[in-house]
Amino acid sequence: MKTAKKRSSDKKITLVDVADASGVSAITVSRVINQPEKVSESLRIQVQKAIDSLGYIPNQHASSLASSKSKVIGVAIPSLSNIVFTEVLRGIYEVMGAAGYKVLLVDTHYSPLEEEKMIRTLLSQSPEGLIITGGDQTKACQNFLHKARIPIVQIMELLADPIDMNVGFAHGRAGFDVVKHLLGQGYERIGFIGARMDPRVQQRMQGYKLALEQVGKFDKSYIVTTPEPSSIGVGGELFKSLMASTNGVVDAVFCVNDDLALGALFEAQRMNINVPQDMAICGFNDIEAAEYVNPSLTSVSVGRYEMGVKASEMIIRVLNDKSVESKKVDMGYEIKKRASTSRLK
Amino acid sequence: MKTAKKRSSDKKITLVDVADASGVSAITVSRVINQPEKVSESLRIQVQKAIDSLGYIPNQHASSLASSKSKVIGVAIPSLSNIVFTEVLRGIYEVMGAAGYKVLLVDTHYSPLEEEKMIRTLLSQSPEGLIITGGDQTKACQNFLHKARIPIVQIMELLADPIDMNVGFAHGRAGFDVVKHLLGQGYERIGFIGARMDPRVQQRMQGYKLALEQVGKFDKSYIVTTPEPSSIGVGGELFKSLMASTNGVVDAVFCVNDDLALGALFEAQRMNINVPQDMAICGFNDIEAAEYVNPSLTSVSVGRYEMGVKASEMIIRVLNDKSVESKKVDMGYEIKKRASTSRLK
DNA sequence: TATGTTGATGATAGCGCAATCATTGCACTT
DNA sequence: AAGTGCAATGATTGCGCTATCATCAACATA
Repeated sequence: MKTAKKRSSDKKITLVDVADASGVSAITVSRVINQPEKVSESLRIQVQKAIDSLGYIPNQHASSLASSKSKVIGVAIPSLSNIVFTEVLRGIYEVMGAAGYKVLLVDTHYSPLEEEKMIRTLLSQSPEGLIITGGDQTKACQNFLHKARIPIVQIMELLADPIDMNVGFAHGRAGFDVVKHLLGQGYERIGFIGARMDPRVQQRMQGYKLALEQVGKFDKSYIVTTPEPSSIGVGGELFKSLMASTNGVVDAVFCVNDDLALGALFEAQRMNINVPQDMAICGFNDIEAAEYVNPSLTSVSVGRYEMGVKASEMIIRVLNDKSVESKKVDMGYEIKKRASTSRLK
Repeated sequence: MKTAKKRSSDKKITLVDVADASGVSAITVSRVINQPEKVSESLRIQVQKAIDSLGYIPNQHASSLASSKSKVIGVAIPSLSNIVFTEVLRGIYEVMGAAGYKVLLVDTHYSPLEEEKMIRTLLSQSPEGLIITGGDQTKACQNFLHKARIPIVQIMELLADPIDMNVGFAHGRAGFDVVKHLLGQGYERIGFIGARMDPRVQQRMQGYKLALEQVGKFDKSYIVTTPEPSSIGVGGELFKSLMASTNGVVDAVFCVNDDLALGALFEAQRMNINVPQDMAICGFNDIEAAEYVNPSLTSVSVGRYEMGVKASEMIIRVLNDKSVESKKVDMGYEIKKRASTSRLK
């Protein structure tokens, strides 16, 4: 049983329909869309008119299959709700969007196994490039990433042995420097508050530990962590439990991110602990609130947006057969010294 | 010039390769992947072994082209950096991921024209469903959305005439209720601080205006807005300029979101204005900081995550030929009354 | 005139997969 | 014994597009 073709507005419009409507061959329509400079102006206008009036939208799957170019970049991040990653994402979308790439984004929930599954999904879309987080991939995952033969950037941390390219900064060193700063301000018993405890948080903690060990002031009972995700609420809880378990001797806290730090700060205020006189609080990431809260919060500023931009640009350069200066880029960081850790002066 | 096929590890593995390797036909391999229950166990295992050892990853484009099923859901949001949308996204990813759908996300930068372009991009991926923000689409865009013949949910606000389905809440009414609450607490001269001024913010402002007009207390000089994006910093600035332009007579401020409200609150503290005694501050969205900041911040709580979940579930129901109870869902909201607006007590 | 050279257009084939229909073998019924 | 039904597997075809090569006109060069 055939239905009339005319006016059947529910039929999907294809290249051939446009070609028929404008009296040219299909390939010419394809050219009008993909390489308009190869078609004479008169024809181009004529075809474009047909495209518009039919409301033709190309089928990207057919195009990708035929050309093996997907114009898709796969991105895997561990968490959507973490502001750190959404800012990196902004950078990625900015650059990739401008370069005509779509971004296929997956959330790995901080699990290498989930990540493997998700990266499989990404690869099944034949992406032209990949941006993934960290270096904690499963063996199997590394395997098919190596096989993929597309540019890959691992972001967030500096890796000893990246799969392909790498953009990040040294979390361990940052943790180390934070402690140095606190010691320099005259704080003596420096606690540590951490949540989620992903690899990058662990590195910060190692830096913290190292710095304190060097001056003989490391005390593991000053460390309070939880595998739960970070939040302001959790920060408050951890701060309370640090105070309780140490009988309040701690006079500074390095919080592994700003949510925790804000939670600790607000909780300290409620406990009538004077920040920074009796307690220093330092965060990490330098979110906007750090600058404006009272007292303003010392934090480690890292170029999240810039990291997304950099990673994207590297991929695009490779895709355009341009060389990248270096396969490994250290974005650095900066400790923003603010009121919450300045007892001097 | 032909290269040997053997061991050429750079050749992409296809269904046929797997079929050859496991001694079955291509279609059987396809079944092992897509409808394993239709293949006998022995064959299934045999084929799976070949899949694993070859590291076969299906080509989604070919699959989509042949089956006209993409397993892709398109999502368009106005901003990646706004926590409001990332929480909605979380809900979407949660549900869509579990149901085996990929999410293709685009950022429209609050521009209907950009949105039109982006939705075009989405449609070229033949998504099976679409989640888009608000009702401000261009005529052309509405046109091809109607033509698309896939389930579409417009989220965030309640629309008079949705394209297909709609999940949101009444921003105007929420603004109205906020003012009622402030009046009930004895505040008299209520200011308004807004940024970005997208359609939903405008609706909140209309509610604010209506409530004040009803009691004869509307004064348009109490309104300070900017087209800039919201941020804590901008909130502080707007608060300062409201105070300056009204000579400090305002005794309450309705901030159109929590970033602005926090900025206003921190700025008030710096100006030594006592919140809530001399100044009430109310935000919108109820982000986590609202509950923990000192004084805690009154805000309008809306189920962002739930909205993402709901929209996703509706699409999935339609895709599974189940009916949805209603094409239009009001998620409601709740004013969280906290210290920043409670002078009484 | 013969010989390129260039630019614009078209015909054909095939990308990798799944829909569709066909085939086979086997258990069960009458 | 013949027929019926069903589960498991395969052969063929085409999804919508682009790569590739072919064609043809227009013009330049010697």
